[in-house]
Amino acid sequence: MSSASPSTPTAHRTLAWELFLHSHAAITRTMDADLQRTSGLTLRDYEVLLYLYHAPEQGLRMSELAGRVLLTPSGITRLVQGLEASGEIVREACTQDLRVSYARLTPDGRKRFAKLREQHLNSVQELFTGRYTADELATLEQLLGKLPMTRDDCSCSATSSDQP
Amino acid sequence: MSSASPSTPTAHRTLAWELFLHSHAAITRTMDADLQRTSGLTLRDYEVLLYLYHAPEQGLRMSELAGRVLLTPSGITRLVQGLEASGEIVREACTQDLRVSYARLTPDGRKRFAKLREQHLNSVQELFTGRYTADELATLEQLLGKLPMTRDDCSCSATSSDQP
DNA sequence: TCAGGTTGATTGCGCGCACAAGCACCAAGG
DNA sequence: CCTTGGTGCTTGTGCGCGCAATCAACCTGA
Repeated sequence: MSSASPSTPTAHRTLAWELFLHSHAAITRTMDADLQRTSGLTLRDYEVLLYLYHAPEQGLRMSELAGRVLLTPSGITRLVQGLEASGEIVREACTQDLRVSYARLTPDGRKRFAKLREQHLNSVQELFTGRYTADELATLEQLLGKLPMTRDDCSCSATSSDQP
Repeated sequence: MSSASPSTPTAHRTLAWELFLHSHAAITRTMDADLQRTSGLTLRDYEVLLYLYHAPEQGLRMSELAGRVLLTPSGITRLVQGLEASGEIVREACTQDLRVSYARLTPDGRKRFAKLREQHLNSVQELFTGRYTADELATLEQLLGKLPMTRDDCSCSATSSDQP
């Protein structure tokens, strides 16, 4: 609404945005299908396991996990239930606060994930990073870093008209 | 598998990839919520309408639409059914080939979409393009252009081991 | 002309996820 | 001690979408 020039240089240049959308769709679908075929897991399952892989001893709490993978609490609950049922992770109530529960990898889950990770990194290499030189990758990191990474980052003025 | 150097320059540099995933999730969720609140439509609904907005007189066939928004035929069918039910578009069988049906905007749908488009372009500007200079945007277009845009683009070697 | 194969589009089904409601638990104040 | 409010997680419900099966229409060759 800050009027000024009605057509700034980038006003209707949506090519990058379209490329962004389409490449994301193509890549994640492929990875998801790949992952599912070789391990029965989804890309989000993978992401959760990845965080647990790098997590401290006791694991990560559900809400922490939900925040990291941008899933709602309910979403994380079902996902973790599935992962627990397949033996990748276990849950344990926090002794300090019985409301919270921690999820962490089982030894077997950790082993399996290590293998899966190798495989998946190859996919990422294949479909994403491998398409760039080191310099290009640095540029891309810098550019993508300007984008919002959480929904809070987005709230600045998406609907600026009714926020006191 | 192809041993050689176990750590190529970009081997485990997944920062860009993670930024890519997270920014996509954050942005599309925000836009989706925004769109839904102001119009009841999803981002994919919007995308379909956008293509129809720029489509020739008779509209676009279902399969064409499906291909453009990276949805399966079944997905496009339900989506179009919804849009038809809400009066944005109409479908019409092709007289040359009765298997195909064309979807096109209704006059009302076109009017409404024009308004919605303005609004949405503001969101894109806000959350994506507006964060870059014209030069940066050009760079980003060039870089994203290297990524696969369809699942076919991905098939080069994702699972090269069991294909005759 | 008509059988067999191909293509465009639509349903049956299952799954993942958001939203809202609900439950268990903690922390303060009376 | 017992409320009262806030927090972490889980369940009920509905929806979007992919997959597989199916149907209708279109070719092609004999």
